Amino acid sequence: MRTHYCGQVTEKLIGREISVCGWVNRRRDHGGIIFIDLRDLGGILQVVFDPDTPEIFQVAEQVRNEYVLHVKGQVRTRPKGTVNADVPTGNIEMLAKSMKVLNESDTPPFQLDDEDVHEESRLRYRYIDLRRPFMQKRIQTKASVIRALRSFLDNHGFMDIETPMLTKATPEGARDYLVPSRTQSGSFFALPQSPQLFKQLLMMSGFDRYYQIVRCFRDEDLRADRQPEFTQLDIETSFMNEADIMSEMEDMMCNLFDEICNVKLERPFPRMSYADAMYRFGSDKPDLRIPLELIDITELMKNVGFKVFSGPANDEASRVAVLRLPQGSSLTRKEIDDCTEFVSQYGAKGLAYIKCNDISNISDGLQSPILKFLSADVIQQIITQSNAENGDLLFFGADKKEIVNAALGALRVKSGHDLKLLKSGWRPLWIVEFPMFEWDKDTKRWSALHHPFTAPTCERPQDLIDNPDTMSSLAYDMVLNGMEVGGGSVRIHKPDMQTAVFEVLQISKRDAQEKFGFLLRALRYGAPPHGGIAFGLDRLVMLMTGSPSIRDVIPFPKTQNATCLLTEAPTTVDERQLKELNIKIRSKAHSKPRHN
RNA sequence: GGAGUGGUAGUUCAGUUGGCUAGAAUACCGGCCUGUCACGCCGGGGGUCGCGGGUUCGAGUCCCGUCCACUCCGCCA
Repeated sequence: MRTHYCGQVTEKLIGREISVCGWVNRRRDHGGIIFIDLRDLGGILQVVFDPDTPEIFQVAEQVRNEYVLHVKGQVRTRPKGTVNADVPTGNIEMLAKSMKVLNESDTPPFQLDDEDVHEESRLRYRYIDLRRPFMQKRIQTKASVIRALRSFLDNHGFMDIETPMLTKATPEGARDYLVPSRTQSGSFFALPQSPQLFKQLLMMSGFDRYYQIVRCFRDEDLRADRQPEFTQLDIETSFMNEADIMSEMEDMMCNLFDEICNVKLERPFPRMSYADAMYRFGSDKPDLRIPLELIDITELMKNVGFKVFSGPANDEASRVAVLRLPQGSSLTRKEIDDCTEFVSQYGAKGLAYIKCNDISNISDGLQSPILKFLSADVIQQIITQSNAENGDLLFFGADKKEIVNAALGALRVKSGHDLKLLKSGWRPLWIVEFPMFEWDKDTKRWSALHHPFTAPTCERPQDLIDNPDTMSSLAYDMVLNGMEVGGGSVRIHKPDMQTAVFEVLQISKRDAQEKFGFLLRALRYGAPPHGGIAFGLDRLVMLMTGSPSIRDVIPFPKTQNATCLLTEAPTTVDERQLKELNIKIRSKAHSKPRHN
């Protein structure tokens, strides 16, 4: 006899005396019998109380929603003739012999089987939200994912090594979460944005295969897939080139998906250059499940009289592209207007379109406000190049490349979903050949596309300094179903190259020494060639569980304002604490946080 | 910093061009019922319509401000 049961409720239990702890799902009293569904781990067990046993019955009668119970009794099948054949559930039940109410409960703030509860209630009462089976499952899956990843990496010679949480503020990258130092008055630690430099130092220390499942912090604005603190699977290796690393990581991902989702990912994952991805999909994280591509018609538009197209077509920094929506001509005027508004948030000034009713008849078979600006020959070319068929809709983007890519790239994803064109399944790929730098218009400087420790494809530091605009890096991103799940690179392992990168980034020698002196020094002591990658674990689990938001795979997440509704953090602190830290707060900022 | 959506019983929502004594479902409380499984039937309690101002004879509804949540842009090396 088991004294305590917390496993799956199955037929194997029939005839056994068991003891169960759990929450009551709902009271169902019916005359002298009281029915209770115990939401036990792994299943629902219906408990029946025998009215002939008055003392249990009395306790059972007091039971209300969400009481915590401890019940002992015998598992049995329901007596014959009482099971409604139309109802598939509940063919196992437990006859309670004794019952103890472990704790009473207030009426819960929302019903646990309600699917559409406002996020606000869910976050404020997170401990109750987490009781719900679908949330239990997501958290459980996360644990399984971590277990599988650890097991793979342990078996492949990787070592789990910790790195500090209190570390040095970095001048570039995301905003830091700062922690004041008490002993060094006026100085601050930063919480790590990633253990990047420490894992590189570990390579120099001779731990040639490192991993860590580690919390990272970035004080930037939130999104559905972005939290200020998140968990990263951080990996670094020595003596492996980018192909080796990508191959090993593919191996790990295949293993993971096989184990957790019972899915065999196709290997090798396709590789696509950054330039290619932007050109064909307008995005560096294309969702390959969507069978739509941007068609570039920049060349075709160079000599047309229509300035809206010919202008960008003759500008190096611009492009003209078409997005073809199969059977999209059924879109109403309003739906097209909605699309125009949609792309406007990416900076597109308009969204030209052609409805292809009958492509064999250029003069009458097409419908568009821009036809009058284009010659029949050009229109025919557009139809041909975009492979348009009758019933299709063509959307046009003509602007700076960033705008066309962002607008049509996003429209591609939106339309793919709206028109239900998504193919099911998992479509991983690698994006490679990233540019080393991008030009920051605001600061009028080069900035690192990946990070300043990424190795360029050139050998000589001078080549980097001479060609920052065309230099590409040894960086790679793993993209899965339109989401960047991981990114990494081969790192710089020579001090002169690292110094050259700082030079391009216009980080002065003094600043470089002050901020990264420890790295530059370490690189002088025989740093091995090394490289690695980091995966956003929460995002990965979000994908694997089909969760609509990263919050759903983080037990206690922050709101969009980066606060915690449950604990009401952050809060002000005692004057005494501030004094110890030698910190003065301006009175305006010191006001209490507001709550409704 | 910017754009959008939402905020009305515990919860999810409805509430017309301003006429409301603010409804429904569910939850909750009481009663009835010995096989329910979204049990059923009868009855009951429950609202500062996010908050503050304004317009109006009259505001859940219109206007201004503000707070909160969510989505997106910027940002996230």
